[in-house]
Amino acid sequence: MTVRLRFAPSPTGYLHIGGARTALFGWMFARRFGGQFILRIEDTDQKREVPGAVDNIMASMRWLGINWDEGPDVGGPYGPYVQTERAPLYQEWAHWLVENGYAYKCFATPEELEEMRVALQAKGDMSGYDRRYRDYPAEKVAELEAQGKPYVVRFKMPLTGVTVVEDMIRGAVTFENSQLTDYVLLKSNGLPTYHLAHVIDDHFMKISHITRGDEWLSTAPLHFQLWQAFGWERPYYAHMPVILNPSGKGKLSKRTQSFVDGQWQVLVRVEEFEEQGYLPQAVDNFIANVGWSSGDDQEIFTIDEVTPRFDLRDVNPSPTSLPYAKLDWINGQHIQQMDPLDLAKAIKPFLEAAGYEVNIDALLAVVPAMRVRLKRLTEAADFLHFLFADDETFSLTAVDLTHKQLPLDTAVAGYSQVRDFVQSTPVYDLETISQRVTAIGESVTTSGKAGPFLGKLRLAVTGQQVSPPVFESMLALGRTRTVARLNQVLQVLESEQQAAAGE
RNA sequence: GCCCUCAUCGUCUAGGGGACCAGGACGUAAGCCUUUCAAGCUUAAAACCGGAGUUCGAAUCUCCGUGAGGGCACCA
Repeated sequence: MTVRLRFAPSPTGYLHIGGARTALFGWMFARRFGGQFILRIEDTDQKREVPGAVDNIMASMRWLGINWDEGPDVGGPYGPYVQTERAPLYQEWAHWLVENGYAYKCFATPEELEEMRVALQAKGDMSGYDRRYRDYPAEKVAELEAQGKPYVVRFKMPLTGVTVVEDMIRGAVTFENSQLTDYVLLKSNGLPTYHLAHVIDDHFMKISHITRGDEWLSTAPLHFQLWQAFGWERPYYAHMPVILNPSGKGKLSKRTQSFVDGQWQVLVRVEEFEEQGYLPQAVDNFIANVGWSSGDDQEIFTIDEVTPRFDLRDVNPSPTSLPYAKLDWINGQHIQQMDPLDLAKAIKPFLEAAGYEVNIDALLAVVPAMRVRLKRLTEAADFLHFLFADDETFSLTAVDLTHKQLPLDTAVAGYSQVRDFVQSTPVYDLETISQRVTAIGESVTTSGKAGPFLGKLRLAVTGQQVSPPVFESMLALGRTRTVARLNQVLQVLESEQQAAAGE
């Protein structure tokens, strides 16, 4: 069997991280079995449509590396891939259902429906519809139609018995038909509801597998009944478990943008992950590892490496939250594995956004040294602030620049020796810096170890607690600027010395 | 209210009747290493929701509770 799996978002704005996971799992499944992955736009609710949403969703999918074989932009043999462009098809089949006794026209007005809802609710019935037009006499239907009364088409749900929904993740799920209502298939504006549209499209697009959110499981019996009524071969359904808020309260899909939950900044749109400096391969890794695991204990992987092992049947049915606490670590791991040039290219836009003019070559000189400490691309601007900022004054105090193993007097000696060395050395390269500065450091601390001095030197030269390694930083800065910074620091310390002496 | 789903360390997970005094990862703590940050390495604390069954044996199967989540639109 050829796998043809579709992902069908609604153009209501952006790609949600949960939707991205549904898409990614579908994509992995299709690729694993050598099938096709199809993108279809479900825009039958025109009220909720947001301009530009389709492009935005496609951009996020592409960023994540989820490509499609057929879709609204690339076309394909079963198009169009946008539902509103297929309206006549749905109308035709809705009427086929009516003519064959599987559905009926319902003329209830919104006011009538509202009354019904209230009356039924009083009896504890939340279905909202009492089936009053289900067996309406044909003459009367014709009469109302002749008067031009608007109507919807509703499915004639079996009143008794049971519908068994086969789900790839959960297995068989049984529903009592008596619990189900006569859902609307075709709205009075002539457009179909999701229920009708997806069945017709999946059939005519020869879809074999569907990944969709768990919220569809409760209407799945309707969908199964529809397949049966049409007499078409039904695709396999996989209902993805819901993603919860990190606090475990409520589902994440209700959130439309990033928010703070406890100590975590929770990102929800794929574009937010990009803005916050996460790599697409890290985001893929992050979402692929919840609700599914690679089978061994491998935590860091690329999608390509793990796709051959992927199966929708292995997806864990329990709802979960995304482990945001792992995200920075995962991203850092992927950054470490990156080629320096690729990393420099990835960092560049973030530096530019911070207002630094950079060229790739200058970046390449420092990127390898800072790679291991970078968790998010956005941090690069902070790390490299010392290099690119025009403002070279850091507000460091004597306390910042000394250490219990590095008292004031020897600190002054140490910084000035380093300055003199930088100024006068004939060769200014990594090895020379490393040798000389380490030696100075050892001579200047009470323990005879360079460590404490070098830690403070980092601060003196870069103004930062965390930075690329000191020697690399000094090299990247160049002699003139390094000397200038050391002089600055010496000024602070010397005035501290005078103050102490004056007392 | 009704229907449906789910339930292992704080979090993400492995586990499909004996290989489990439950394994991995993040985070946390301690130590090592080091250009005292970061990274890396080592160690530690930390879980089978509760109760009944089935079975020689249950984290694993069944039932009941409890808890959490989803659904009950002319939205998807």
